[in-house]
Amino acid sequence: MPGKKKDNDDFFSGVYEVTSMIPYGRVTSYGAIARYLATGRSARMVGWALNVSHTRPEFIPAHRVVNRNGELTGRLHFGNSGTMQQLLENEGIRVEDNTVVDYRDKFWDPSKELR
DNA sequence: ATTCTGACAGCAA
DNA sequence: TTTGCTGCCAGAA
Repeated sequence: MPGKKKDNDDFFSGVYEVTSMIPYGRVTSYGAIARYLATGRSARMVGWALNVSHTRPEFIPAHRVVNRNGELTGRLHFGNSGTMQQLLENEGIRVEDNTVVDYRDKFWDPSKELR
């Protein structure tokens, strides 16, 4: 019987795919990705997927994914220091108080932009 | 097997 | 407007 336990990996792959498609200097939210994957409100799963994204061989710009508030809630998972903020600022995104400045302007909606 | 937590978000009061 | 609870799915204890 083909495929069974790895069925949900499709969701993970989708998260990685969308995350990798986030343009340079742009950010998106967990909910936006969840919505694009038609997973509804399972935004927490997106975070879980990104949590294990570091186990993936490919580079996942998870630093471009923040919560709906534009806050870098996952910064602690990047390392001990402000690695996430460093990466974002390196792309021209200004971060202030763990929050993306002009988040609304930098926001990239996969459901809308990526279509 | 049951319970709690987690890179969130929506809705009720 | 802010605060708090609930829903979502999966994994660890």
